[in-house]
Amino acid sequence: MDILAEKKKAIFESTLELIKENGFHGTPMSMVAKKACVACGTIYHYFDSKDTLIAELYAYVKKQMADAMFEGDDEQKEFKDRFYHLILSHCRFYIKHPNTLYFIEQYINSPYNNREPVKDNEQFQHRMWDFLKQGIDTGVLKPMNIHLLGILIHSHVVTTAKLYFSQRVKINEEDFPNIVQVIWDGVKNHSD
Amino acid sequence: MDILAEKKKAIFESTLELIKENGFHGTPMSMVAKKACVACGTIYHYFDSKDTLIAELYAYVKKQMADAMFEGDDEQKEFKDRFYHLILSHCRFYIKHPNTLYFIEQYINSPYNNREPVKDNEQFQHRMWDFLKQGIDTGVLKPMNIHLLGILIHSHVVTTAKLYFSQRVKINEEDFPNIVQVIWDGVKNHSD
Amino acid sequence: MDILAEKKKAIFESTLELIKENGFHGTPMSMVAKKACVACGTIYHYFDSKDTLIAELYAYVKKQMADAMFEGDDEQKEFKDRFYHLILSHCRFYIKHPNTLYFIEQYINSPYNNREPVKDNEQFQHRMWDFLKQGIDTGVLKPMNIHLLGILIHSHVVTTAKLYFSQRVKINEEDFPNIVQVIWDGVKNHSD
Amino acid sequence: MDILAEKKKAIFESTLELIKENGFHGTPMSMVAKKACVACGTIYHYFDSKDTLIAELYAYVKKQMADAMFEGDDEQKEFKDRFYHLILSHCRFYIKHPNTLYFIEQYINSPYNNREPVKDNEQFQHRMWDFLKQGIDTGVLKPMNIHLLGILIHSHVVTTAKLYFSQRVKINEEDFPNIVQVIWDGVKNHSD
DNA sequence: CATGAATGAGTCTTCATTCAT
DNA sequence: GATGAATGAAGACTCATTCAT
Repeated sequence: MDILAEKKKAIFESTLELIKENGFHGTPMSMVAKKACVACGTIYHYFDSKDTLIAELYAYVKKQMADAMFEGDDEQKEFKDRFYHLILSHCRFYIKHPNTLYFIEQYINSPYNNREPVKDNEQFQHRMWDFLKQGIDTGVLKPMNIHLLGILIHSHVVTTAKLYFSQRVKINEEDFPNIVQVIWDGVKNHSD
Repeated sequence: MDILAEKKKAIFESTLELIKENGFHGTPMSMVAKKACVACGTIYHYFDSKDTLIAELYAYVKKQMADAMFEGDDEQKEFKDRFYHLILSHCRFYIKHPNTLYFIEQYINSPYNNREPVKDNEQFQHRMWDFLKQGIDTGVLKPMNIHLLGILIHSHVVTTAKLYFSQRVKINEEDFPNIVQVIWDGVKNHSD
Repeated sequence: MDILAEKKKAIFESTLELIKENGFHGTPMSMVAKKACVACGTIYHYFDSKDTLIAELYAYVKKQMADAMFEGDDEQKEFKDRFYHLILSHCRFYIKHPNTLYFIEQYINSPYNNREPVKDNEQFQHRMWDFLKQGIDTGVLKPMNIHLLGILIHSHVVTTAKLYFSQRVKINEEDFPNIVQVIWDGVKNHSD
Repeated sequence: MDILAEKKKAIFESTLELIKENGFHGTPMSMVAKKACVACGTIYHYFDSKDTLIAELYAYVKKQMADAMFEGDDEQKEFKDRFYHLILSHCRFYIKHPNTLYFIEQYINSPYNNREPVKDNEQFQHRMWDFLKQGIDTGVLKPMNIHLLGILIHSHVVTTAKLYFSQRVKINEEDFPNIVQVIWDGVKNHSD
């Protein structure tokens, strides 16, 4: 799980970058091999097929994302602060890893998505759901289906990150809190 | 602009459905031809290439969407009512046209997007921007960049529509107003 | 044989020019049609197929060439003078009609050549052969097979004309007599 | 440079034969692959495209020709003898390799010629030019542009070889010296 | 384990030809 | 006669995958 892992990682990273650049079918295995400095056949020692490679890559980046997101989360803090922290961490992760951002977006919207349901690393999701549930239970968040809530929030984050890289609307990191406020105002419970 | 248009439309609709099903590269021209009941070569009378076909298809559905969204908009009504109407119309359009929904999402997140910049039908966007600007100017909406605002709202709509078709979170049309409320609460001006 | 002929001629000339430019298979019928300002199907009123068109075109230019070559030939003159005149006329014809030159060369060296043996306008050849035979009989030319002689001479002419248009060896019309002298010295009877 | 070269050679030879038979566009890559006993895609490991294959094939046969032509050339011998030897060697080469003869003729007269100017093996030409220059300098040949001279001579050779294979004029190897005499008499200096 | 040459099914695209108007 | 939209077989080329070394 060392030298092997290194080679696997090289394949992952190469794939990630190439797919961002050229899309799934603009990225032949031979190109991945070249960029990762391995032989074509070597890839097939680690992955059964291109589909598998991509599915595993999805799980790989998903885990990285989860790790980054909850880093620095302090359960002692107030809910709103934790919310802002989590959202901003998430945004910043995407901004630091645009390859991941674009790969995930392509993946989710492609037929790959429902093909080989590599068990999604649910841990990330569960932790998020727990957090949201707590917000609802304590009356801070609107009482809603937490899955729905989670997805709406995530979509907000992704949109923000994509905007950051877009040409048309120029935003920078200082604008993030304002943008987070939109989703916070959206989900928080106004009944008080 | 009749029989011709019909053939072109048949090609469009076939492509739309097939791409939703199989993605861009899971949809060979021969398959489009078959479904549209034309010969392979016929497609090339109407479109220079597969890329062109897809780019024009994007413009085609974009226009349909714009038309549907603003139908029934009544400028006399209160801003909030108009807002709800527009968002709900938009959601319902996607729900009536899932092929369009998935095609657009795939298109936007694919390298096609920045390839042949078929002049986006900006009219749709401009009308939306005018509407949002009015909301800001009258103090109903948060003072923000209208482009940013527009995209956040649209992303919310798309997420909602996708959720409608997803297996994991089961929502139906009755839930829509609650979901719209999230975005409304998010963008409205709370300073009052 | 008038309006029709005009259309036929337009097709001929268009084909000639396009083939010079792009070669046989770089010249689709649709392109010929466009250049000749007729519909695609119209060509098929005049010619059974592309092969036929090309074969007939070959006969067409061959005849033009024969006409040009013997124009101004004076049977009263000395043999050598007539020889020079014929050869130079031939060279000049090719120089005035480069499309014809390149078309013929392509045709002769292509599989079209032995496909549909449109009866070559032998008249041209016969007249040449008679001329050469007379030269041999009177002892002015080397005693050789006249077909062989004719082809060697023609090849000399074609090479000269092609050289005229080539970039590498720059010759002009003043050089022609010297070049003709080479072939004349080659075929004339030295026994005297 | 062994097994690889063999496969490349097989592709070359197959292409050569098929093109002679069917011409450039009568020879699909699939046919070449079949005859060379390789897969379609294999050809693309060795050549970027059909154009490249043909251009490289041209260089390949050109080199073979040059090698054959100067074999047995003896600089000690008299100029005229060397001239006859070279010309006859050249003729015999074409007669031994009709595929090459017809391929070259087709190539030169096709639009391929000026497409990818694979550096012509100039060595062959230079050696010929040196030889001709020597003939002019020593007063044996007519004082002419050596490029022009070279091309006229080559054209004579090609015409002879083509005649050998033609149906209409039946010549055989015994006739060659007489035919060579025509070009020799044409280019030699008569001033003496 | 690693290599990368070889495979060949499958893709986009072209174009000679037809035929309803 | 003239048109040009429609046809579909065929071609160049790609690329996921295999396997002998």
